[in-house]
Amino acid sequence: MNNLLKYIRSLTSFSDESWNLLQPALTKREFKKNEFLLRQGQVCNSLFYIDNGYCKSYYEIDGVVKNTGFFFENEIATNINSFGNGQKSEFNIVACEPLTAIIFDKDKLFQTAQQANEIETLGRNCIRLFATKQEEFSTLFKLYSAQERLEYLEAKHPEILQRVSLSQLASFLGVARETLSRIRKRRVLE
Amino acid sequence: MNNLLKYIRSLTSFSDESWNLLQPALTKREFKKNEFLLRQGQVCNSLFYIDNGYCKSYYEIDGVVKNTGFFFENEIATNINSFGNGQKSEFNIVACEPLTAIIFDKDKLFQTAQQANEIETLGRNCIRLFATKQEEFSTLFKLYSAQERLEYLEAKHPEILQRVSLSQLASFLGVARETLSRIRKRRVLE
DNA sequence: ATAATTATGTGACGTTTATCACAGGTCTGA
DNA sequence: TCAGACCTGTGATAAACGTCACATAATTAT
Repeated sequence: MNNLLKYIRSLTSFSDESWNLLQPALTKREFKKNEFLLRQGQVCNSLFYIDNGYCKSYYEIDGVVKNTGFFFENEIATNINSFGNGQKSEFNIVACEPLTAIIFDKDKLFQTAQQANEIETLGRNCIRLFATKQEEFSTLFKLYSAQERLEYLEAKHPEILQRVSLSQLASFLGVARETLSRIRKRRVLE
Repeated sequence: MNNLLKYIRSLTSFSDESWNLLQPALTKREFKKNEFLLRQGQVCNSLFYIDNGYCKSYYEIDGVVKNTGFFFENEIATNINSFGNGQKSEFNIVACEPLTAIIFDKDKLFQTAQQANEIETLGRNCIRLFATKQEEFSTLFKLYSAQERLEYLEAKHPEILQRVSLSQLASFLGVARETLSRIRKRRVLE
């Protein structure tokens, strides 16, 4: 829980009282590799703070897996649309390694947020970070070619390259794994 | 202001008292076509509620314009990263038509939000909608080809196709305008 | 009204990428 | 330890896309 408290306090001022109030909304949980945090068709009622390990979000369309996001330590994974609107999730979130998460329960979180403005502010800031990340990766596709997208990740998010396999990354970058393999080779030679 | 109040109440319960408290943070402003709401290099201290008209966000890289988003009536345009972190914006927001916006001033908004939890909740919900939209368009690129992205817009966001020219749209869809012209032609013939 | 600007369509051509096929390497669980 | 699963590399080929060039609307400004 200590990592989470640090994370929260990096986002917003947060009294010990707010922290105590928040506790009932929190559950620590371990996930095995390949275990689901969220399945397609389910409603997402949780925010998953990643304490250790990492997970990915992916769509499965006509049997083909398309990765849309990776979430590492000190990030929050969720389906923001499903969480906010109560709609069924169109994608899965699955642990890529043994994973420790602290789960925020939606209903309890909203209850406590009504009592403590600091918690409401925390929620806003978590969503803001999430939006910022989405915007960043959304922009990547509009501005850059596949090779430039790879270079961007190398410069700005090297942790992704270190921990995610080429095949998994290719799907995230929107290219075939063969193409990514060739891009990487080209770049080594240049 | 009436549209804005309706918009707010579609998001969250909002008392007349909160509405009155919010007023000092709001300014109505008209923009001419091609006038900037936000310029690259500026810090974004505003949320722009679009009352009438529409605007777009775009990067200008090596003299080439790359559109990253379109914002229509009853949406909020902003640079969420700049607004949240105080960093300089890397992109512009410009009116594509004569535009009426209601501007939320950041500092005043945060002051009133500390007094009224409903306003804090409103902020969270505005950002949530923003995040949902970003995620939606981010996913488009990972799941679909250029033609499929066009079909998606036709199905889910026809208003964009009706109001945005082909050249402008091509940039947003991440293809050359010639390619989009040919895709459209193919689709008419099929 | 008309000139200038902007938007669209289209052909030609080269580049990039996807797809299929297969080989070899690495990891993992019984 | 050994078989099965997954991962990476690479060649061949076809499809998709970008770029340049130019013609023709359509829109805008004066």
